[in-house]
Amino acid sequence: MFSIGQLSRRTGVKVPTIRYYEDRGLLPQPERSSGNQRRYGDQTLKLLEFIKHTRQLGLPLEDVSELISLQEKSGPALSKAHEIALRQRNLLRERIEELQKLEAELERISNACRHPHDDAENAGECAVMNGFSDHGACEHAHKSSVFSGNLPVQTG
Amino acid sequence: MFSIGQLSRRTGVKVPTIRYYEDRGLLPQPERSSGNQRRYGDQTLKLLEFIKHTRQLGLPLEDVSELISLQEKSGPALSKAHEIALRQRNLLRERIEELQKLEAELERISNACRHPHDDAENAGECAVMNGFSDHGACEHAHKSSVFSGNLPVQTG
DNA sequence: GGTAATTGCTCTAGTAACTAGAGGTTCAAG
DNA sequence: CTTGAACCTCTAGTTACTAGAGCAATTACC
Repeated sequence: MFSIGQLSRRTGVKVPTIRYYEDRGLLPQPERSSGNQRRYGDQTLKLLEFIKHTRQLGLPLEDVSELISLQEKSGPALSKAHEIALRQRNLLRERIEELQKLEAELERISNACRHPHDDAENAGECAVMNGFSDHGACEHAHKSSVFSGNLPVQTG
Repeated sequence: MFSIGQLSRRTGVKVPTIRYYEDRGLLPQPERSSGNQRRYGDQTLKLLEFIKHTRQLGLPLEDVSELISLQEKSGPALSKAHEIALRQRNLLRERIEELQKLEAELERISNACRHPHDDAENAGECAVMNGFSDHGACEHAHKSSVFSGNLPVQTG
């Protein structure tokens, strides 16, 4: 039995985040000390590590939730887990391709500016600004939905 | 002079998003019709396309804002634009590497499950769930901050 | 056993970059 | 002149947290 701070230190998940997961129903309501403080056992530790790992893989909490409820089941239910893994992998694959195109474009943009910036002579024509403006110059590497979607951003 | 709906159709930026950009100060307050409806000219169209492009490159609105205010300037101020481009490129580079590692791990996880799922015999041992659980099996490809950071998620 | 520092509690509000909806007004077509 | 689409403002919701207020409990040390 350990406190929320200890659980946090052992897993690397921040204290408010643990409470947030509890709110969201991903973690069960833990036992409490006589003074109403949360007390955890090894089971919750393992569960939290599972959550952490799946989050690092980019799964949204909704999917994580589903995986948790799938953990007790067996048989056909598990194909759902497989599907989640596959879907996430394909998502990553697409995302990587798009990011690579964007990277190439940014490289082009930042390489375009070669003259010294404090040289007032031709600074007004700095190609970086033009590069940002000029969508036509990129080979339509990106569509409108490049950054949209299901890869959650974990802040902190 | 065209309406917000037309501006939206021409740029592919949604109407509420245009209003949001105006609120945030990225777009200037436009002229209004006699009935208080927004009326835009080609200048705003170009500016909105600029914003759209930089957003697709993953720049946060704060940086976009800065680039806009930089557009009138010249000389040393432009090195800031260059810096923004470079920073974003490096960010993308790191992100791509991390995502590639994650993809490899997800591939390993989803390939681990080879047996038919409706075969109740051994379904209980489906390796997908184990894969999600087992962080140790991945070569520490990802740290805690894999998905954190400055690559904004554009929802929609 | 007393006291101070640390950790914990709940609750609210804030973050990015929008999206969705309520409830009402204006515009363009027929 | 009427209808329906598009527009207006404003508020609240989204995801996955983070930060802070104001207070209670626990732990460390003497």
